[in-house]
Amino acid sequence: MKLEEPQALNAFGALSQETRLRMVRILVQAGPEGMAAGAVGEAVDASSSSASFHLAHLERAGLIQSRRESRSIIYSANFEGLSGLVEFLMRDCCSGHPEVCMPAAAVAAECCTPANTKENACAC
Amino acid sequence: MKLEEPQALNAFGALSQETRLRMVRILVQAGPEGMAAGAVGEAVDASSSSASFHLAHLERAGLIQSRRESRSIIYSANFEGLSGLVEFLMRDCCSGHPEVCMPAAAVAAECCTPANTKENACAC
DNA sequence: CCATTGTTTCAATAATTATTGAGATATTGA
DNA sequence: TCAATATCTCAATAATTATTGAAACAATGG
Repeated sequence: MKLEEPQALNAFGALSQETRLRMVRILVQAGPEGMAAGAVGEAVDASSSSASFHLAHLERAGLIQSRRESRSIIYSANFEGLSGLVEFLMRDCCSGHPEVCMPAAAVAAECCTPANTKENACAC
Repeated sequence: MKLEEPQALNAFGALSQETRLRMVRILVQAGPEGMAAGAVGEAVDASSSSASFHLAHLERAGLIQSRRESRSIIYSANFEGLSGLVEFLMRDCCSGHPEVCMPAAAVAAECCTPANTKENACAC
């Protein structure tokens, strides 16, 4: 997903807060299944109101998404949004400078270890 | 450069403000030579005081660096810091999920076009 | 040493963002 | 329909961050 500048600003703002950064990590680990709002809030030790506020913030920023499932609202990482942010940082912000891109390429290569390929369809 | 979480939070916060994001872009384009504080401020249409505030913020976040050169203070992009942030996003925040890493790998590949290799020693 | 230039620092104010607790809404099972 | 559960919304407050203009600091050339 191609990120425009205002959306990128939102995304950076969303990740600049400890509670929200932890929420993203937890949801990334949870994978596409996601987790109920309450469970995320509990995991980061936030009140229901505070959790709701931060989750809404992350959703507005396009980093997570939600769906209702019976009584619960399930949040999950938006991998398109997250990779869009990485792309923005590399391409738009850093003008594709090799100093930035090459270390990123190295990380991408590590991505394809058995541990990752096992659970995700990695086409590396 | 390996980024720790507090430093990453700072960096995200630094990039979540329009003036500062524009400053980073301008300094990335300027390359290692960098630009005087005044020139950066002018380019983003900020008062000297405001420019100084934002440049200091970016420097604290490890995204730019400064050196004095006669009367001027020259700021330049800190490519290690910037790539550290990309790595943090891919590895620490996104747990190296292929959905995030693979698009990044694609961008990294584009990085090595003649336009970039001409000016930078790109070992792709 | 003085005036000039480029930049930072400081304190006051304004603006934005986060936290809190109370109450509203939606869904389900009895 | 009612009570229970899960979550959200709202308004008040607190905390953080940004803007402004004046003054301080550093380096240079005359």
